Amino acid sequence: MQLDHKQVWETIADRLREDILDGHLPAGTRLVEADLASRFGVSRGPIRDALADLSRSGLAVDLPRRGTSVASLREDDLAEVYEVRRALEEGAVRMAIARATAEDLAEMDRLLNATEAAYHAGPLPAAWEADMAFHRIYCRMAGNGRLLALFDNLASQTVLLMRTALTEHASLAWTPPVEVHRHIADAIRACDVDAAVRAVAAHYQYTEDRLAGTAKPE
Amino acid sequence: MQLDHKQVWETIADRLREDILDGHLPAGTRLVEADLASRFGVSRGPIRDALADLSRSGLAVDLPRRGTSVASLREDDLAEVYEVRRALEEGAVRMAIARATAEDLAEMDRLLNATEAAYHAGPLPAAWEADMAFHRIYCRMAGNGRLLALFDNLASQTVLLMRTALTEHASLAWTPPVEVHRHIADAIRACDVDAAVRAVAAHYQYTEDRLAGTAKPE
DNA sequence: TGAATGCTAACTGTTGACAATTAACCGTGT
DNA sequence: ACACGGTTAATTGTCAACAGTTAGCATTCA
Repeated sequence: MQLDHKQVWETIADRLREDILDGHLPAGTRLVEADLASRFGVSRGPIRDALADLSRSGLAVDLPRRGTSVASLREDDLAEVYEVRRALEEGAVRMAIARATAEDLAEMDRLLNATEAAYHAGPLPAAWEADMAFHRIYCRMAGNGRLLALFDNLASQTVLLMRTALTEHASLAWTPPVEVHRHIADAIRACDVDAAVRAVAAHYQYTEDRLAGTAKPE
Repeated sequence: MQLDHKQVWETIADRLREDILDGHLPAGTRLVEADLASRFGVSRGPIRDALADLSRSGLAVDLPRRGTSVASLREDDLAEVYEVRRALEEGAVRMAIARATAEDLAEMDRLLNATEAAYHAGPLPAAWEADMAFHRIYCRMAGNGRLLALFDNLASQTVLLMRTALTEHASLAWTPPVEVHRHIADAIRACDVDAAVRAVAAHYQYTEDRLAGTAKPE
């Protein structure tokens, strides 16, 4: 059965990814191959491929002989993800400054405004999406495909983590100060590498502090 | 057939990875599922899983309906890998300084000496292995599993790239100056974050220059 | 002679079935 | 009442076969 022209398992993986990030499949949900096979009207083969892809993306965990479930990540996972993202994005802004075009900068400004508007309007999950789009733009501007792919993986994990954490301790329902994003954008626009790196570091320093603050009174 | 206790596809993936990095399977070699299945005495299922893993690691490319082959990466791929490694390792040294134990530092010194000895003795592929082990130690010291996994991927790709590039233009058969590694180790030992970051940056700046220099007269 | 077209072989994508293992449940004994 | 052993159900790992597609080759026509 051809759901599309792309690979069947790819279509299924996209659907599942969407369901996970939407919160439709909560963390810990078991992903039973046979069930998914009948749900999507295909055999278990493509399902296995899709689940393997999700596991590699960090959105699912695959215990041998015990099946795969939606990843249920904890505070230390979130800390790990943020640490890697900080390192990656500090490099990304450096590269972005060297390679950005005028169209890139315009797109960045658009996404910056969209992010601020989304945080102002709520609800949170939608704001996160805009937030990620802003972070993504300068990773794309870096002109490095591998870096962008890694960012996308980490961004997915971030959204999943935030969502599951939000349902457990509502104290994570905070909105970052709008300045941090604007500082990054300003520095990139000014081609000031040091300031851009500092802005990214400050962003993650703030996030880390906030995370440490909410993790304690759990 | 149980080759080991771990998953069958995992064993096969390890074997193939080894063969690729050893140069036993040169870049561009087609990895035909049926052939590998008969070679390893298993069915095509586990082979598919192993090949998917290699593709995910960047050691193979998988064109839909056209099969998978050993990745044949070019200079721009090497540049991409180095850019991401620089970003990752700049973060890694920062984290490593904050978390290193005495045993870690001793191990780092041991690997530093081993690397210098290996470059002094040649041959190159063996030296690369020692080189990677040195870079790996401070990524491990960073205490971030995700970062370490990403480094391992990039390190594999680096070795594959160097090896294939070496067979094509022998001008890549250069050995980095020993100081760059020692500068990194010294800065980490001194808990000097700025110096460590600068040392990593200098290392990759040198590599990049050397790469640009050899790529031109191709 | 050159290009286009139809055939053929090889390979992957997908499927359904079988084997192996895990986890849960029930019963028994102490 | 609790711990332990055996049995069963559920689920994954593996396999062999079928179907569909791609690439290469020969053939044909201009």
